[in-house]
Amino acid sequence: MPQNSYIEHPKFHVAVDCVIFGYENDELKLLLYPRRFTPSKGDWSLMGGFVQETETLDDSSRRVLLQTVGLNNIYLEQVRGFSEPNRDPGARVISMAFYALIRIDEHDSKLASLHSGNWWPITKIPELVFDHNQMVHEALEKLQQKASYKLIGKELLPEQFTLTQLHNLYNAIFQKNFDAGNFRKKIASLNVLEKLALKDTSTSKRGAYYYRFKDDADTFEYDRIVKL
Amino acid sequence: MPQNSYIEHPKFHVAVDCVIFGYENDELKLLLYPRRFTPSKGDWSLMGGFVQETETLDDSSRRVLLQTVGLNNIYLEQVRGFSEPNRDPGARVISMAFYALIRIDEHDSKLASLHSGNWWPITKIPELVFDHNQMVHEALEKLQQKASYKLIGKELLPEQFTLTQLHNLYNAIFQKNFDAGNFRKKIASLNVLEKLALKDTSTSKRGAYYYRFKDDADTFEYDRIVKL
DNA sequence: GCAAAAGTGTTACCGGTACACCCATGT
DNA sequence: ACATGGGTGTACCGGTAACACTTTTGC
Repeated sequence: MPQNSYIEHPKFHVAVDCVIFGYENDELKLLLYPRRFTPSKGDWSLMGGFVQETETLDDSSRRVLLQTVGLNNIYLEQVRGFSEPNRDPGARVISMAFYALIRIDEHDSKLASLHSGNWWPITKIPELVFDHNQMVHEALEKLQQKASYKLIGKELLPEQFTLTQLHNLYNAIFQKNFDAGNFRKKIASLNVLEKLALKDTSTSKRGAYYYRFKDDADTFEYDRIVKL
Repeated sequence: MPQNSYIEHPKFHVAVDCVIFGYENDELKLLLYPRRFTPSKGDWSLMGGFVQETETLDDSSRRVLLQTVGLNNIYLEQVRGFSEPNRDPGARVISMAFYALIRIDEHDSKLASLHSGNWWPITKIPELVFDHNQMVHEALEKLQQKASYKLIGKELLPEQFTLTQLHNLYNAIFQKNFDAGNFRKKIASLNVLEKLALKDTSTSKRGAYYYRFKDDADTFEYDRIVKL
């Protein structure tokens, strides 16, 4: 807030950078793009964009996501503001890092490949432009934090999914191997999933029941799902 | 991150606003100031300032704190970026909210009162300017989050303190009443405090042992101190 | 029948909670 | 002696970690 009148203070380019998480083949993945402009043109980077006059930071992030993966109503969370004066050698840009959770199968892959977007397993993220590796690191920490006291998956898994899929998702997020039996008991105790009559027979002969998140799942308060 | 060259994108005033926490008389308090400029001149607000060309957001926050409470090396944490286009009716300002933890007895109270600063109990925060009440709300949530899995107090309590003081601090932060016996056992199990030979006899006849944080206290990984 | 994934049960242990109780000392 | 805050002990309960076990079905 102002120390004195507004006029005499410097102004900055403000940007958003999006750490876009998806889940596919039992792996947590990130959508990355080759940077389209100098400096560092061609190097891998997060998708981002400059904030416009009429936008909030969230708006800006949503616009960027709509333009790059063709989705609306995306789950978004601020990670942190990055503001080293020389973080972007091209110009002084203050950037807010966000993370987004999307369903890979729902995104517009044509749009993504149009910008040469590529999904990278979280375990094999390449060297990124500027401070983007740091952004990814902190985004993952935030995601783990979130997933440890709130059941996530609604935004990453398909509408219907098996408990094994959910279990694998948690394993992927934490790079651990939670005990399958204990995990499913914990989930059951939360009372936020609805068991469906359908079975998924694609991965096992016996078949696994599909579940879905109850409609009021986001209103639930949990204690702790897994230890960090 | 650029979508295309930097030049054609708008620039913004960027500010920081500081939620300054202190602890005094068994109460968690906030340092607030009457706003010095229109709009809303005279109304209570957080202390803040505009980011300068050579500063990071953290730098800026530290400068503001040095100027207002005369302290260096303050514990700081980003809360969130606030960016509603009309949040400040005077001009478009994107602001990063921070929270800071300081020892009330160490701050430069003359400097603070020079700007008419006043310490307000967290339970009695007045109506604040713009979105500052929201900032305070989210800062307190972050502080609670932090305090629930990390032992805080080092930045808020004097160098030496009794377990009762620490207990009261936690009660103040969470507005709860943790069981005294269980609380002190939990603290002991963390193994981050050092018991001193000295006793504080100011509040009880028997006297209470002073403790201090071990030098390597910040390197410890904890599980959970208290439930949220 | 066997392999493989899904799902259930059993048990031992650890940690939190509630609460009773003892301690030290100034008045 | 007693009130007051400081500090310890204990008994119960519930969660959870580890792991054995059963079920179902395709091959």
